[in-house]
Amino acid sequence: MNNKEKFYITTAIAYTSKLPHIGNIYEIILTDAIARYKKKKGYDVFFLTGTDEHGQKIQSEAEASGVTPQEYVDKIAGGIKDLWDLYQCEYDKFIRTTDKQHEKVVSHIYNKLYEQGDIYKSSYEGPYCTPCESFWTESQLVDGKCPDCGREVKMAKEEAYYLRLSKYADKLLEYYESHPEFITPVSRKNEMVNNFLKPGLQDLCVSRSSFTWGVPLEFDPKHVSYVWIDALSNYITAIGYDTENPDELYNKLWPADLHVIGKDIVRFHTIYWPIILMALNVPLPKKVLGHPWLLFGENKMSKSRGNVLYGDKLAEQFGVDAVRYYLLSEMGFYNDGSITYESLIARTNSDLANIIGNLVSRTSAMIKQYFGGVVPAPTNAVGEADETLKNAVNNAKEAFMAKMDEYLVADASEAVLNGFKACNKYIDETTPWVLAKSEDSRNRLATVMANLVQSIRICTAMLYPYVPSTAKRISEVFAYADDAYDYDKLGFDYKVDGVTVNADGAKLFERIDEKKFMAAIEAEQKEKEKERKKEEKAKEKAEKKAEKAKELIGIEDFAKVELTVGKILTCEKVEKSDKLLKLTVDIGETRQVVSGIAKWYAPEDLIGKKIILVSNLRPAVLRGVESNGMILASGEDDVKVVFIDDSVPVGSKVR
RNA sequence: CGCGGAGUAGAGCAGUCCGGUAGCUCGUCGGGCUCAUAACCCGGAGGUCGUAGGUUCAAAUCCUGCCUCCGCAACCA
Repeated sequence: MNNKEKFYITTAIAYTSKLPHIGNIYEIILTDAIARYKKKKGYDVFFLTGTDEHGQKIQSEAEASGVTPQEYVDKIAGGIKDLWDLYQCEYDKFIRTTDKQHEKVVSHIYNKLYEQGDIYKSSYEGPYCTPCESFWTESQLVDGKCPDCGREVKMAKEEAYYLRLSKYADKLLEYYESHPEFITPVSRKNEMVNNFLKPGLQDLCVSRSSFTWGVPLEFDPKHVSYVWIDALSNYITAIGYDTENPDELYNKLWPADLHVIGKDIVRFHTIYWPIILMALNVPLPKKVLGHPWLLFGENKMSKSRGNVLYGDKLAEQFGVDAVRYYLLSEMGFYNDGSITYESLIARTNSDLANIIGNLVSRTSAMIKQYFGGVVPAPTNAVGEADETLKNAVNNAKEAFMAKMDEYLVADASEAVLNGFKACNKYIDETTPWVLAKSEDSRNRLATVMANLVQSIRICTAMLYPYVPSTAKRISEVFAYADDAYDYDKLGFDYKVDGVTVNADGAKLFERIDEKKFMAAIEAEQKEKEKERKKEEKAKEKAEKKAEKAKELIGIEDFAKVELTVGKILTCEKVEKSDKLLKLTVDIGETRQVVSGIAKWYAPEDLIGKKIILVSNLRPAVLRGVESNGMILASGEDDVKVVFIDDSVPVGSKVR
């Protein structure tokens, strides 16, 4: 029976170190909308999502909260699933990388690649914190120290396995050439080629022995899988791939039709993933869609900025459909989009409440008033406006489909809205309330109502991928049949008459009072701010206490520091840096010093001033410029140099 | 010259690949209507397309220089 064309679509799997914010949810909603569109179009869709649950970070988070890694990821994965469900994402499978089946196949994949010689043993070198037993990358370090415990790190080596990427680089480039649709948008492909393929691929580290929360490698059990082979292969393990004798489901679904991912991991999906598949002799996915990010206002969402929006809270404030609709219609395809309360309210009010909600409400009310609630059949009393309406709806349909087929979900929403607007215009042009006054125009009135119910059905079918539960409520209002939203039934000959409308259920969206809402948010934020400050103060106190207890030093320690008064002779910006100034200071001898204060001081503010210099500091090279000393300054976010009175002679020691 | 992205009405965006009347949403101003959720419909105002050059009959679009903003990278001795 099932000869429908398959469509296999995936999201990136979410990392279970903490709960995702609204930006992460966007990806799932986007994927869900595409999946629903394809289903209505008649595809046999399989939608995969899930969680990435291995890794050192999870191991240490779990230890910190005193639970086993498994308990930890169970909890987070449960929370993620709840969120996806809350946002009505209709996935077919939720894979977790801790699933036994997945782990087994990952292990087989490692074996195969190892046996083929695509994985080889070497060593990994990087900054290492001994007490934490953790490697970090340079960029993770905080002030050059361990981000976890704040202690010194040192360069260390550990044995690790690497995946040979270079071997496949040419083949990959060829694939890009012959499949120009593989990476979308294309600008991302250029990035990949210019940044990674052209300069030459570095082999990828695929194992670690410094932590244990991963899939152990059979051929070397000290090692566990490291990130990408484990995470990426979920797309095939979830549907029954194995290195020998894969499942029927896999044979049917693979290669995937679309991987939906964030632009930050395009590299992994368009370079590493294809290479892993090539090495396994498995066909490559058809398309990778790298979507942009959702910003909050101007900024990237991040906890430290305190501007993170969470999905459950937003759903509570606005409703799931309003948030879904907003994200799907507001986010562009190429550039990062931003979410603000103001624009969310504006869009909900104007599109959902005013244009769509009000249309459903006025139409159902008229049918109740003029036809006792039963949808009339169209009659032969037609008018010019009918054609205009039908054309507009058909145009909307075509535009919608064309955009959706290219996954331009936001652009497609504009077409949908145009359909609904045409309905409102039709009411205005046909003036049903005038027709209702005379028995002579009753046939005309029937046609108008029938056309409206029909057009609303067609437009709602297009709206369905965005807001499935609203579409369902509209189908309850007009008592549409189950197949009313199928995309092969979007013509005006479909039967909608004879049923009884539920005009009382027609209030779909409540308008939101922006002023009231913003006032409430502000009050809430003030409250939060207060709490945060309280916490901070408490923390500071505790820290100070701890410091005092621990860090009292003797006079002999202080004596080690040599402080000398100096006069700044010259000062200029260090090229290609934001923060550095290069100064020469006279402390009896002339010293060149580099200082990270360019943000707060212009060179001319400093020349001729007297300052205190730590003069016996070990020299360092910053941004290629040698620095012999450190200028005393106070403050973290607002730095003030400690200037000293001009009467103090150059070269004086400070104690 | 570290890599990349962006600059188009008051705000948010499309158009740029492939030159040919500058478009959409919100807001704003004026009008219409009363079936409907102070909603709906029509019309107007508002743009040197960051900037300076170049190519062309013709440039938001192609080429070159410059300016500004934003990520990443680097970086507070």
